[in-house]
Amino acid sequence: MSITIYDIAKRARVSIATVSRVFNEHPRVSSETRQRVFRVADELGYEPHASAQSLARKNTQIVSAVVPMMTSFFFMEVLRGMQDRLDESDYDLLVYAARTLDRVDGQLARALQRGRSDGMLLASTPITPSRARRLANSRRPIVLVDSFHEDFDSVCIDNVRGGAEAVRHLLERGHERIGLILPMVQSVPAQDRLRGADEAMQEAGRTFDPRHIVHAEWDEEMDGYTRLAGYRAMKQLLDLPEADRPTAVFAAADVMALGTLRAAREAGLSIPGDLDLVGFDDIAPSAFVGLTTFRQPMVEMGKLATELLLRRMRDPDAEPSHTVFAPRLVVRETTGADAIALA
Amino acid sequence: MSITIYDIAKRARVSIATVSRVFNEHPRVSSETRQRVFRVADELGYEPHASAQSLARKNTQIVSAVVPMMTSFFFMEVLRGMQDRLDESDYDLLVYAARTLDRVDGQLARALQRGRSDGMLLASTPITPSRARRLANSRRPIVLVDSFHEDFDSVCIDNVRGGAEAVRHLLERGHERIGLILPMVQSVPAQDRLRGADEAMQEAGRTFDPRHIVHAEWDEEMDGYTRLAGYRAMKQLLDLPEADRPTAVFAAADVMALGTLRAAREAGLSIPGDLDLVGFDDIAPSAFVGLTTFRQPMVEMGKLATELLLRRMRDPDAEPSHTVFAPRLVVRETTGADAIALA
DNA sequence: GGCCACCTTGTAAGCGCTTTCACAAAGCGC
DNA sequence: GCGCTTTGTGAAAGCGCTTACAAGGTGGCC
Repeated sequence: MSITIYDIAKRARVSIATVSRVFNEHPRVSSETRQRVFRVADELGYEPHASAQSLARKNTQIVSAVVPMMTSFFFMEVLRGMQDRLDESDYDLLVYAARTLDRVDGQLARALQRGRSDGMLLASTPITPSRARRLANSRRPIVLVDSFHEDFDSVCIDNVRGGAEAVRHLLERGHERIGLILPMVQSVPAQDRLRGADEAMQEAGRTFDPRHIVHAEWDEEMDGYTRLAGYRAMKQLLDLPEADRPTAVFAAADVMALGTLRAAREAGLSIPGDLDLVGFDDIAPSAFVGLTTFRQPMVEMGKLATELLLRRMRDPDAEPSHTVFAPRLVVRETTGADAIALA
Repeated sequence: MSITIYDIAKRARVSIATVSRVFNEHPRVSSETRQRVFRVADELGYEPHASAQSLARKNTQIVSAVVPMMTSFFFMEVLRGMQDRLDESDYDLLVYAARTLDRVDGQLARALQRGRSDGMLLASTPITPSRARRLANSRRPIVLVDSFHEDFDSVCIDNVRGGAEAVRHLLERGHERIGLILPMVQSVPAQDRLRGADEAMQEAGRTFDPRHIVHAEWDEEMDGYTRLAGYRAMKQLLDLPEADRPTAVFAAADVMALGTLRAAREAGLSIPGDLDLVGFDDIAPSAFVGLTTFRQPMVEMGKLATELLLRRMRDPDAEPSHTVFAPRLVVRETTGADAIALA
């Protein structure tokens, strides 16, 4: 069949141990033998067998990433960051992209299977106590991205602050009636953004009109981070009597904001003007449509998470670290910025 | 350490062979033993060790996907299709996303390492003779997506036809001076789209003004499928004397078209009207900005490719199959369609 | 009762590699 | 020349599982 360490041992007149040492850059091999082994290996086209190495070494050189695929723009960027960092290491990436919410736990289980990977990156997944237990029991290095649990390393963004700043930005632009468009109530980041928004309103001595806060409907599969949900939510706001309608909307995610934008345009509103709109995330299309938003440094987050994971794999007993990035306001056309050249 | 087959064998008072049989659903195990083994395994929280299984079975239950990450919207959709199909199988997905062109071969090598995966999906990568040789030598099941080679299964789109139809669409709208914006000349799909475009022009008894054909510059890292490249190309067209300028542009990829759109808007052109624009791919943001384009069924392609791969892994000696999808014209605002409600 | 078939289980030999241990040879200081 | 460490190598025991092959037990049938 295919060439093994035995074949090259025989041909190079050494033991398999020596061949192994050569390939593992063991220092105590004379340079003549090293050369000979390499030469023979080249001739025969030898390549180590990954599973065999994994079994013997008790590690796989694989990292797995579990990501709910629903938020795919976000995911894409985070993944890019992970790849960037991994490219500089000797690890490969096993991707478990859950298409729907109810599949996340299944994917988690697969990703955690013994002998599959050496560590796990887990994105945008709320850590319930039962999940936390399972993760901890797996005794595997784990880093969370876009979610938090005190027992695990995590990399997130300050959603409360982002929500607050979004509202402040709209208040500064003179709006009194501000609408809030949110994914399903269960979403933790969205809860935080809502909390921040509330705080900012209170600071300004105001409160939200309850009719102005619209959540996407609950659905077992999706988390409400969709264009359609944003569209529907805006429709709902548009159904209010004109005098009661918000003059500005903070959509707690860009995907939703894109739908919101569409609904508003269809209704003949001009943006900005009739309606100001702020999103959150700064996914790729947001720049195209000129959406004001809060940037999450997604690539950065993926990169850092991976860095932390690699670190934790080296030192499993370190204290969990928690990094919180600050969202950065990017003002674009939907809150009155001039169109900006494509740099 | 962690529970092995030996532990549960001892506790269930059977041999390890029997335990293995139980977990592999071997028919000849009495149901009492089966139950007992399962019970013990549950109690102890046993889980088979993936690397050990791989080594013993000589297969990994892993499929790898090599994708140049440059075209990330495209990739994202294709990946989604792959995941969809894989979700219904027992395979996991190892993703090798090459950030730059010059890394593709490195990723390829990693993906092909012995004992890493059982088969490979290779996307958007031109198969040079030397690559073809390496792929063939690896004797591994391989399916190509968005590229072609007679020796391997492949799933593509009819780029020639797409290019032709794009130009026909613009000709039908009465345009005489049509511009062509393309990624770097080396891109095979783009060459085909160009060829199709040429044919359509000739059919209509016309030819392209050479000044109207703009390629992105060659770059070792990127393939020119970028917004910036589309932006620059449009700028270049805008530099022509007004009477010579194209009144319509076919950008051979949506990412580029998005940049083109931006450049045109900045120049104060109204679209449609002053300029009609057609893209290619139908990536997610295209719908948001109302770009007329040709849809590649990306999810479908990923799904089918995976299906073919699974099939080939079962039957390695089947004749290579080649599927060509037809691109579908999606008329949107940039060639005069009314804004369409978000369905 | 003897023979055969079938069912269930165990024994043991891998899968291809890493790594410990042991040992011979070589180098060092005195 | 002696004991010492250092260097280079091989033998062999795993890593955790799968899977021939063999064997014991059961029942059916003549």
